[in-house]
Formats: sequence, C-alpha cells, structure tokens
Amino acid sequence: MKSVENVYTNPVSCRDCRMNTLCIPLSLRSEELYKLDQIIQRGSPYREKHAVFNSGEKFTAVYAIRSGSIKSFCIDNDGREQVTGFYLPGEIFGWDGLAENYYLNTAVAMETTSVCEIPYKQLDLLSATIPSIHKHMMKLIGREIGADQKLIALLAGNSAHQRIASLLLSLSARLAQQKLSSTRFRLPMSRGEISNYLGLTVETVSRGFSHFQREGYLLVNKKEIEIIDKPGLEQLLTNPEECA
Amino acid sequence: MKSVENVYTNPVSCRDCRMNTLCIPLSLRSEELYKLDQIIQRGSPYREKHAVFNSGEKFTAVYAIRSGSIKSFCIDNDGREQVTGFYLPGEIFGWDGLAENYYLNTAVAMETTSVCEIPYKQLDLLSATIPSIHKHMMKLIGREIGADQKLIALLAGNSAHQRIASLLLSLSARLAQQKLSSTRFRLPMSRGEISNYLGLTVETVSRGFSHFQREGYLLVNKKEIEIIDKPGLEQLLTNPEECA
DNA sequence: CGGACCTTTGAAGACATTCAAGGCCTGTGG
DNA sequence: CCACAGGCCTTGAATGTCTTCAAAGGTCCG
Repeated sequence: MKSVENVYTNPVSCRDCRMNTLCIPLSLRSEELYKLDQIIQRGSPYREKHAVFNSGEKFTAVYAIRSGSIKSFCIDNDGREQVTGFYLPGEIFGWDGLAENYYLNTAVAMETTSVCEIPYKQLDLLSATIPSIHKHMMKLIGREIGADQKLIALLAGNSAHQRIASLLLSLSARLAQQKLSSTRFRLPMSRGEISNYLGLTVETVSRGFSHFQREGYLLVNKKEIEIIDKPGLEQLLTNPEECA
Repeated sequence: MKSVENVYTNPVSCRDCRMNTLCIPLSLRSEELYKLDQIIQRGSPYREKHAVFNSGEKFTAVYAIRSGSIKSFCIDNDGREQVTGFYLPGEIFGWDGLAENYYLNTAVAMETTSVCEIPYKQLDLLSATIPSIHKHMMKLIGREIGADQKLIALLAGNSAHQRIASLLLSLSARLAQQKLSSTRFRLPMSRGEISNYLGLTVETVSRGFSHFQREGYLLVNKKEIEIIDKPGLEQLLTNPEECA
C-alpha cells in the first residue's frame, strides 16, 4: 500500500518503467509484454508547467503517466485556457491527436511528472499483430470517450457543489485504483485550474471547499484533502457514477 | 455526388447504401470499398423515439446515419436523461461502447432515421488487413473525442446565449458538409432536448431564440431556422471553432 | 373538438459571478 | 535572517444571469 509520498520521492528515475505496472493492467503473455515494453520511450521527467506536447504539434505518441499529473487544455480565441482533463498516474493522455493527426490540446505537467511515451505508429503496428494489445488499445480510447462524456454530463446537469464533490470523488476513486490512499491526498491542481475545468469561478470553488469542510465532509488544508464523509459527498450527487 | 434530398425522398430503401457517399469520404481503392460495403448491415429505418441501441446493451456495432438524426443520452440516478450528443447524416455514433464492450449511451431517432450498421468485429478485422480503413477508423474515433471535448469547452466556458449560438452554428456547419443548406434548416430536436444538451432550461433556450430573432440574427418558426446574420452569431462566441 | 404536449413569455427568486479586500505562503533579494 | 513582492486562496457584499414558478397560446393527433 504505497502512499503518494512514495511516488514523489522517486520522480526522476524511469528506468524500470514497465507497462504492466502502469498502463496495461491486462493479461498479456510475457512475450507480448516484452514487445510492448520495447517500444516505450523513457525520458527525463517534466517539471511543473512544462509541456509534454502543444496544441497543433504533430501527433506522434500517446503518454502514460508514471508519476505526477498532467492537465490538458485548449486555447480559445481570447487566449483563455479551457482545461479539458486532468490525468493521474496510470492514465493515458494524447488520444485527442487521433482525429487530425495533430494534438488539439496542450498537455502540461502540474508537478514534476514522469511519463512513458508510446509512439503511436509503433503501437499501431504492434496492435496489428497482437490482438490482445489491439483490444486493450481500443478500450483505452473508449475510456477517454467515456470520461469526456461523463464530464459533459457533469457540466450540463449539476450545481457548483455537485461538480466539486464529483471531482473530489473522481480523484479519490482514481487514486484508489493505483493503490493509493483514496481518503487523503494532495490536489496537484490549483483552485483556478479546478474552477476552469468545472466551469466555475475560483471563488465558487473556494467557497465549495469551505462549505464541505463546515459540513464535515472534508478536511482541507491548502491542497491537502482528507475525505471524512465519503457517503455524504456521494449523496450530494444525483448521478454519482452512472452516467457515461 | 449525391445530395441528401436523394436520401430523404427514399427513406425506406437502403439497398444502394454506399459507404463512400455517407461515412467514408476517403480515398479507397474500389476493391477495398467493396469489402467495406460488404459488411454493412442495412435495416429498415427507425421511427421517431425508437432506439437504435440502449445503454447497457452489448457493443456490437457503430452506426452511420444515412438520413434523419439521432440523439445519444445516458440516464442518471434520478432517471433524468442527459443528452450527450446529436448526430446528423454522414456522422457516426456508437463509439462509446468501445470502453467496456457495452454501450454507455442510449441512441434514439429524433425523426424517421435510416442508419447503416457497421458490425464492429468485422470492421475491426477489415481494418487489420486494410491500412487505409484502419487509418480512417481511428480518425473517426478521434473526431468523437474532439467533438466531446469541444462540448466540454462550450459548457464550461460560455454563457447561455453563447451556447445556443454555438449549437446553431455547429449544426449549420455540419449540414453544409453534407451539401445541405447551412442557412435554412429544420431542427430535429425539441427545445427540451437542446436545453438538456446545453445544460440550460427550456425557458432559457426559448428566450435565447426569441432574443436572437429580435436582434436580427435568426428567423425562427418553430423548428424551422433561418440564419440571417451568421457573422453576428459568430461574433458572440469568444471561441468559435478553435477549442478542441 | 378536446386533450396532451411543446413553446413562449412574465415575474420572482436563487445561485453563481463579479468586485473588492485581506490573509497566507513562497521565493527572492537585501 | 528578515523584509518584501507576488501568487494563490479565502471571505464578504453587491450584482446579474439563469432558474423556478406560473400562466397562456399553439400545434398535433386522436
């Protein structure tokens, strides 16, 4: 049972990066796994605010997060950022490049972040010869669609408090998936990034956190969150996990 | 190059359904095209309110719209519908089933609608042997992701008027792509469906239409829309086509 | 013709934003 | 080491947008 600190203390080395421990939690024969492992590019970690790729760049690869966290966003006419996703360890980002062969979003590290680069061309070739890899790739892509549609449902049908609660529960669940604490964690993103993502203002998000703390749902200390009453939060959501 | 009128005057027969005229506007050698055409299932059209597939059903196929229109939605805990997408002729829906091998959304015809069913298993096999088909399939999936993220940006960052204007312009552009009038068209969806999709109330959408008409942007007659001042509408959007 | 449903419009109210100010933390430079 | 500047976060009060509530007109279909 690793804690998040564990990840933070070892942000640099990506030498022993293995797909099966981070983005392919699927049954692969060791030979297949080896081939997959072969194509993965390991680079030095990205520091906070550094871009993994920029909107408009040629789509060459998708990325699996080994440690740290990534936000993806696009820019509208005014130069305003619109955050479209937060990605945590074990998750894959970059699929938005599939459509037009260039990335629609910019992906930026929200903290020191190690990623494994998976060159798309090679992944595609591999997937053509190894059905289990192909199947898994399609599933990963499908999950991106599912996540996006879930966010659409959240934005279209929920109040400020519900959106905030939903994000916290989502982060909690995703950390749990990585065998990390689902009740105590550090938010990698600022209040501003949260508000942007949820279609709210910074003030509303801040008030939301304060409110949840007063109500006894959370303990909040800057970016440190402790969820005290998870069922209480879940009850706030009219649509916890169903939609999309 | 057939026009869609062609399709409307012949809504029942799907006998001469050809991929190249409806969902694969890509350069394929005729032999490849033939193979693709072979796997397409043609059924009788769906009548209004009839489901093409339901949330939770096994994912077996994606669907290309030949004529008519489809809305996709999921259901939250309260039984409330949340519309996640509108699909017009030439567009493909059903990719949301990729993630978990069952559909997350329900897809319902908003009017009499002819679709071509593309069995996923067979499409996948074909795509494994014909690179151009594979490439195109990935592009189509990528577009679904792009469309979803665009909607996220719309919902998170725009006012009621902007959302409504954006939807109208989106429909207009997509109709134009099918060589249909981009300035005069009939909305296939109700005000309620629009409001749900845009995260607003019916009243707000109705007021929006009235407002745009008063301002001289539109002529509205029930579901018939005529865009009079397209540049004016575009100007309302801070982020017309950029984001996602 | 009647009823159900959808749409429109008005008025009141609620929720989130905007505007404003102050506190806290961090990093930098004296 | 301390002082200070700049972010980021929080809180309060006023404003505004959108929703809610209410009612009436329109259209479609039996």
